[in-house]
Amino acid sequence: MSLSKIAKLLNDGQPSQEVEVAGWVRTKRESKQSFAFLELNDGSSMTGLQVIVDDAVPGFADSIKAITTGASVRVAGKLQESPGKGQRIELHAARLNVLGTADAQTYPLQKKRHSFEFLREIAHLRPRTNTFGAIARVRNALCAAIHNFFQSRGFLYIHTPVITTSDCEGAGTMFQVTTLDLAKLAQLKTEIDYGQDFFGKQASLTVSGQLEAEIFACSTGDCYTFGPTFRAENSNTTRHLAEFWMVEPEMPFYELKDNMDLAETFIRTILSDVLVACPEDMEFFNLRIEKTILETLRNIIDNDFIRLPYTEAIEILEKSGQEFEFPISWGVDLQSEHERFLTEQHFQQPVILYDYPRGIKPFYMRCNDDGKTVRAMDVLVPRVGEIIGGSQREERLDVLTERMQECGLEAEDYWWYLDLRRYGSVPHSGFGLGLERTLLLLTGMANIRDVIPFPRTPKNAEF
RNA sequence: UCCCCGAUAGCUCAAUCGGUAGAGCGAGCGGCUGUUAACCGCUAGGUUCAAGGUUCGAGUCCUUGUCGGGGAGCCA
Repeated sequence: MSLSKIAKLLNDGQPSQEVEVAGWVRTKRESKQSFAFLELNDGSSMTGLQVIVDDAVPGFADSIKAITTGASVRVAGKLQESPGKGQRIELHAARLNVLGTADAQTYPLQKKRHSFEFLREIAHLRPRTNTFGAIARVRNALCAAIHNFFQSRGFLYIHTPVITTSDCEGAGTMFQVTTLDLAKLAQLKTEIDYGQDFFGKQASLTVSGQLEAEIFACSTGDCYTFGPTFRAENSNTTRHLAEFWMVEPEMPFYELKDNMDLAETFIRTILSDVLVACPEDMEFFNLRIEKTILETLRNIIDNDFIRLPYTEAIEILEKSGQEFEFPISWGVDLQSEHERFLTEQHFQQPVILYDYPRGIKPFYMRCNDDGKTVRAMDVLVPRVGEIIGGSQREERLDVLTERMQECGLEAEDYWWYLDLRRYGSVPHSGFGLGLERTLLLLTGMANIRDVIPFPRTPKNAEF
């Protein structure tokens, strides 16, 4: 007999049905009248299956004694309607095998509340909790929704390299990749010769797949990358990771407005898909993590985003009468207090800011005719802040090289990127969505370290 | 990296002016029970983050370090 998933049995299991399940015991409620209740969870759903074991089961006494919170068991038996409250059906065991015990004296996950900080220290066990099981399922559903969104629109999934030798957009400090003997080099105290390194030049982990995605946008058409991204910034916040996952679509013939339209449809679609795919987990987040999360998501899904040029945002902030720690004026980048004011107080919904001053944005963004702004756009959402950053790309060779000089970049380092403008250049656009930030938005979780299975942050790469 | 706060039982926290280290949860044992955050009783459980200093005496005060949390910057 093959194993059934508990999620499926809870959903459509019928009384008298013979089934076999396996999983981990969450709680045992023992009766001295020769039977016990087990709550069994196999990770397929939030709710576990109630298992009734009585002394007709071979080895009953020994098994029940061996079972504690965290033990793994395999149970065969018959489903029955449950006379108790709280569940439709339950499993009456005929056979029970204890696969692995969990010493209650040392097993850290006992049946009590644990802080997220504590659970972070036992990242190898935390997926066995309600919250982290739900996060794993929601994260999976979100990834599926993302692929589905692009696949259903004919976008190609492009695998851009994780190791790169181009300093991309200068978007933050990069992790160096090397096979050079660092201990030896430290002793020699000479200039490092990267010609001797594995790739014959300095290499790093990617900070963005955008430049490579542009290659495919300008050949095979609409495409997206979706993979891990690395930033060696010493960021210690609830919204930054050294290793995070980013979705980066890139579309030829899209101008800024098309880009914003896609970004907005994209966010609303994937949020909506996850609500449909994970109703039980989302209910849990709404109940236990953030009381307004479902309402907030509904509001985002059902209403158009606000679209606001940077210049108008500055005017709103200047007229707001708010006391800001960082004074606002045209030309400075918005601080998070400003973003929060716009999304959480003034508009109380997602805001797409666009047409930013060229001085605060990278070289590849298309210059507007006013000579002052570029066709950049950021999607800001309540509670999380910036969730998407994107732009129309500069497709004019002369303007692009000029901008690179302005930003202090060497044209020869980007020869292949410039070739895209030299041969058959087209207007094109794209954006990057932070997967973990989207999960913060979706789940109401407060710390980004809790929505990725194994967080990488300064001083932390255990597991 | 900067600012603020913290580190005491397995977990979450208390400990008054510097004077014998406490509770809840969890765990163990017993009882009770178609239970479900089970319930009732009892018991065990401590190098107070580390190193140094002040003091008759330090969980408590001082210095340095490590780690954690919140905020800021960098950004997705």
